Order: sequence, then structure tokens, then C-alpha cells
Amino acid sequence: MSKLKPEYYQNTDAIFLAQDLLGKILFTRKNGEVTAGIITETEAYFGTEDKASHAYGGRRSSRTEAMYQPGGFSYVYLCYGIHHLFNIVVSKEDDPKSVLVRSVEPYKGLEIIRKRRNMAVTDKAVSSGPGSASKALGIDMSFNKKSLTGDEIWIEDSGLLYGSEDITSTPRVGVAYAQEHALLPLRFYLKNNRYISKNK
DNA sequence: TAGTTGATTCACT
DNA sequence: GTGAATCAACTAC
Repeated sequence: MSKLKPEYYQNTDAIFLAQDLLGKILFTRKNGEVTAGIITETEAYFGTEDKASHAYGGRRSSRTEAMYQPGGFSYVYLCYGIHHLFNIVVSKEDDPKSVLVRSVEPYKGLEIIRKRRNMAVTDKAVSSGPGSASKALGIDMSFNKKSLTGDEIWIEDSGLLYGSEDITSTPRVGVAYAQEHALLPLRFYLKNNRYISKNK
């Protein structure tokens, strides 16, 4: 197992990274407690041309500022006032592409995850869906704009390799307002894994 | 300065 | 299957 290097995230192809990140392991350290989950579902957001992205048209604000960082940083966004959505910023500085982590499979610190979620880790809902996955790993606004190569939050290569036959792509979820971009197959997940958010 | 809305989840019927 | 929770950013005055 090895921590992914900054160069990995500098790839300008967000769609490739969204697929490649499947099967890798996301770690967080909070209050000295380490938890981790295998990434089982992602979505690609390809920047200023993507109507579903917060950075569409080059919009820039205190919220989207995180996406303009160089690849290898985190972007945590509070949605519906309740849910923390965790994004991996990719590409170069000022090129706001990102990969949204939609769900993970509990991997480490299961008891901590259970307490955070107040449900059994064997329950599929414990980490399926962007809000749940973030909560399971203890991700909140304090993880916004963190380097993914530091020691608070990082990603390791599990060594598990998934071929294209293990990956399924579908249209993204919950972005119908993005018009024609809502239909692009930019959502990716591992086949035969129970820890994915429900199809829509 | 005020009104609208969303990259959602959970509890309830 | 339906609806509430809840707030920062966006849009319009």
C-alpha cells in the first residue's frame, strides 16, 4: 500500500481519475482516530464547461475557491444545510475539476464508523451516498481545502486492480438542472459491490 | 438586503 | 412513497 502522490492528482483528465480512484482507499484521521473506506462510487466534474459543477463558467466564490487549488486537495461542501459532500480536486491550479466520492465500503475503524453513524457497519446505508460516506469517515468542513498528501486525510493505493469490466458508468444523480450535461455517463461504480447509492 | 434552491438523507405513512 | 431538515451561494432588487 502506498499513499498517492501529488502528481497523480495533477492529471487533467477528471473522467479517467474518477474511474481509477475506484478501489483505492480513503483515510481520515480525526481526534487521533483513523478510519478508512474503499472508494466504490465516484462522479467526475470536469470544470468550467460542466453545467453541473459549482465552477461552471469560471464562477469563483469563497465556497468554490477550494476547487481552484492544484490537484491533490480536498473540497468539502455543505449541501441542503445538512450533508457534507467530499470532493477530490484534480488537475492544475485554476482548473476547477473534481471527483465526487459518492460512497465507500468500510475498511478500517469500523467501531468508530458505527458510533458516528449510530448503525451497524454491516448496514449498507452506513456509507452509501455522498452524505453518508462523509459522515462515516468523519468528514466535515474542517476537512475542506486539506492536502490529500498530509496526515489528516489521504488516499492509498490498495494494490487491488479493477479492470474496465468491473466498472459501470451511468448518468450522474441529482443534477437534472444541468440540462444536457445531466445525461453524460460520468458516474462510476464497482459492479457487485453493495456499498453504492441507489440507482435513480 | 431578501428570496430561492440544491452534487441529500432519514423518519414516517 | 412522501416530506422535513437547514444553510451557503446565487439571483434579483
